[in-house]
Amino acid sequence: MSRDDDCVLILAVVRRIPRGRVATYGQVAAQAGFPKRPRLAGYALSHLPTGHDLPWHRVINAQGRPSFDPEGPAYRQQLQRLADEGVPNVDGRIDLARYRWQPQSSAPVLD
DNA sequence: AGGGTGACGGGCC
DNA sequence: GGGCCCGCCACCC
Repeated sequence: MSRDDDCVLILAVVRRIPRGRVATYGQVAAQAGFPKRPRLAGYALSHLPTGHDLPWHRVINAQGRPSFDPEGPAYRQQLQRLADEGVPNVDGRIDLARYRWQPQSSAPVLD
């Protein structure tokens, strides 16, 4: 019950992040059923097969930044992709309070 | 078997 | 705000 199985669950959550929104690693992991294990989300995303169609760029860290070397290309590419779909950043930081994905199914309101 | 390494995060100072 | 430390745990020597 590890590795591939867990990754599938993580990636399934990433796939649901809508355009124009972002989610943190911790958020994705928790939603996939792995609270307190943000690194699992990081692991899953770091081993994506080439040619995948997952919106990997919509996953950022809890500080609201891409978890890449700010000097490297991946960092800028992620920001670029987000900007292209309407998620702005100020100096590489995204306003999580405003753009965080809030799945409606996380806390069903019943009465 | 043991130590190091992450696309992390929270707590502290 | 920023930096450090530590918990976390799958993986890879």
